[in-house]
Amino acid sequence: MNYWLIKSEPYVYSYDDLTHDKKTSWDGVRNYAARNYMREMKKGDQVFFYHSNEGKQIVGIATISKEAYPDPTAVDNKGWVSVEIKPLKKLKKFITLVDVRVEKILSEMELVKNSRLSVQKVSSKEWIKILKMAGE
DNA sequence: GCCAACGTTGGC
DNA sequence: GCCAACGTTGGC
Repeated sequence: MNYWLIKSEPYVYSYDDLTHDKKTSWDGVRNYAARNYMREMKKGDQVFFYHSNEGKQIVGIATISKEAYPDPTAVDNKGWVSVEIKPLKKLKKFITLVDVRVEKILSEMELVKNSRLSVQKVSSKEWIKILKMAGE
């Protein structure tokens, strides 16, 4: 199983919105690195849900419920894809960007190194560490 | 194929 | 609201 992190601005689509909707199609991604990660996602993979701009923290975990399929919102043919995600659980304690920055093991995360990438890969070591920090 | 110009993201 | 970082576009 692989671990991932996706970012969303909470006033556009928050983790609570996902909880309310029960599932959502993660579409509209227009970045090749992000697209390639989305193509690698397998059903059952777990995903940290990060709120960018407002909050700047990991607030919950989602799971991949449908693997990559052509993004219905794409108007060109550059191979953009969507995945479907479902909420798994909200974290007991949210993990802020500052929390990630000060933790040595997490300092190599794309969240720190390439903050603009909206879909990121998380190593199992990083995943476990963040869960522990979140009291899970 | 290079690179300047431009647009977007996201932290501050 | 500002601006640095990054990705994309398009002229040459």
